[in-house]
Amino acid sequence: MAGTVNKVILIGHTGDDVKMHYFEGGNSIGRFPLATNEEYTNRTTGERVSNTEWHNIVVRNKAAEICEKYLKKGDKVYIEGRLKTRKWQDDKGLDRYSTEIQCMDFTFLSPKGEGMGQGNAQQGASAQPQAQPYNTNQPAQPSQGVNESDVDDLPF
Amino acid sequence: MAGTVNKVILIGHTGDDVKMHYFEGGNSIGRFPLATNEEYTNRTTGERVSNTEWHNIVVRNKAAEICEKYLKKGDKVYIEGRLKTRKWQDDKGLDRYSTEIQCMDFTFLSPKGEGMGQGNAQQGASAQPQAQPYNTNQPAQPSQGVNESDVDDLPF
Amino acid sequence: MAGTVNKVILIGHTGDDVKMHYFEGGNSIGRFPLATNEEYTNRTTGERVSNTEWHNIVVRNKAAEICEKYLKKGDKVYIEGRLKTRKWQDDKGLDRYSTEIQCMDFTFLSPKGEGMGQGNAQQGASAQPQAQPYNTNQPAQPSQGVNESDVDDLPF
Amino acid sequence: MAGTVNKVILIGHTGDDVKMHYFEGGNSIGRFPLATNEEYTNRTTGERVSNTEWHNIVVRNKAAEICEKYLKKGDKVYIEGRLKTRKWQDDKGLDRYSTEIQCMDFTFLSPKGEGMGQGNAQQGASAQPQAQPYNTNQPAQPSQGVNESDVDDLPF
DNA sequence: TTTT
DNA sequence: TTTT
Repeated sequence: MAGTVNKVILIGHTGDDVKMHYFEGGNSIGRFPLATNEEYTNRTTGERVSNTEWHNIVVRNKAAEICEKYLKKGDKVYIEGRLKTRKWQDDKGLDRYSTEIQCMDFTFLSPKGEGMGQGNAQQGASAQPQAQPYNTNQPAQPSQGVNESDVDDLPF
Repeated sequence: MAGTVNKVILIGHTGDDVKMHYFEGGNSIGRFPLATNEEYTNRTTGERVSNTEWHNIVVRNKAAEICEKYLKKGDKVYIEGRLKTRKWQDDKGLDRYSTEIQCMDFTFLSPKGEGMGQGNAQQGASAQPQAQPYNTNQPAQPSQGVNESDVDDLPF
Repeated sequence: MAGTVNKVILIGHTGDDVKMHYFEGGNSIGRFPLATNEEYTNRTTGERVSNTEWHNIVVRNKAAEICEKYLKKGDKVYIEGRLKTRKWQDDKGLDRYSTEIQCMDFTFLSPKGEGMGQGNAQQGASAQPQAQPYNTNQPAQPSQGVNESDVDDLPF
Repeated sequence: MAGTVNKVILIGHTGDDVKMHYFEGGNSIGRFPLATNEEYTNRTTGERVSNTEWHNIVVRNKAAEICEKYLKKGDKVYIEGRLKTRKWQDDKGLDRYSTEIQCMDFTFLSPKGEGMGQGNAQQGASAQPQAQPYNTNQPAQPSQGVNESDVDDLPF
């Protein structure tokens, strides 16, 4: 019954556009890589160290569509989600693991018209895409038929 | 560069005791698995789904020693840290990836004397181990010579 | 507008039982104080300092009822919510402000049967109250008629 | 001894420049208001509701100086900190309370040269102020003599 | 008003 | 491999 918490909070830059996958039944997911950077001084050697960490972000359904529409490679975004490690088999039949962040909430942080791709006609002032918060726990349309197993059985 | 955030917040149960690794120069790390649980009702099938997610927690130096001493298999603990995916080679020379949570902060949540292992003599009243918060960003002993590369070049 | 984040994460002990308030239309809120503790050594004087911080937690509707039923004075609980400062007038007509945490998520952390009050008959095994996570963003019953203004116009 | 967590995570826009206060002994704090916005649809009335929440941010010492230097009114910033409610007496001798966020970490989110004030010569490429993360738990200069009571006895 |  |  839980009593546990699994929460990830990231602010980073997208490394690519959102790749969509559509399932039968109307569900969809979007995937994109997110980079966070870390800088510190190695206390032993005194040298400045710079690391980039890449995160696999997974978004679903309506949230995925919003991300695909407004989030472009290089954009800064706030992501809140859950850690999930998927097990899959490589072409040699060996077990492989991939850790993803299942996005539950996001907020675009890139200013409109800068770093948001060029010529995106949908970015009307009324839509304010650069500042769109999204919470995937919002009451969804029950008719949409969200099926968790769609995501868990991904062949990629 | 930065301007980014990489934060993980977990509350879960340890799946094993802390395994310590000591490096030349006095540094050390501790590792342990942490389980978080998720329960929800599949909206399509209506069935109750229960998932366990396992997280690889890595703690360093003094924090690692405190965890090894007081954290026992099955204990509940709050972990705050950063996501880091390590690349390593398996015995066939293939690239493999493992995502870890580098623990920056923790707080024991298991009540004293229950679920904290049996007969742990070190749990004196003055230590109050079950409620010990820890922040790895606290000013550490500069003489300790923390070496980041110790952790990054792990052969396991 | 948004593009903003307002998030509070607390683990603490309740200082009192949950006080419920019921509104016309079926909505309700529950309130309780939550204590977090801080200990540190004053770097100037070298003395050990211990502070208790009290937080005003506000929960709504079904979540409030669950808290009232299972959360007892002294229990440990994880709270996730939003900061909200309410303005009100004291008996002299002066503006006063009160900052609250509007709870969006919670998880009970006190073990069953310990620190959960005595003789609470409702704590059946099937309910597993001590480990009940709750997310107020879950699709609520639309018939419930949640009215935000109920909470904003509180006379207390 | 704690076993508690008191954490606030905010992304918002500053409502004013940073106001500095210097103490004897070399300590200092900076204060500034931060706005977060919330939009939702009232489920009862169906109307769109927009709320702005103001937070009192308090930063210390070196972090305060960095904020004063690079954070301008209107800038977007990520703040991580702790909730603290201060008690003070108004001019009639009545107890008043003010809740503040004691900033432990921050990251500037406004792009360089936009929304960061005009003519800030210090914003050299090497400083990269728009993306400067800061953690107040970093080992501070012990000679700095941080005195917690400075902040707790504020006359404002 | 909590907890250790 | 945890917990409820």
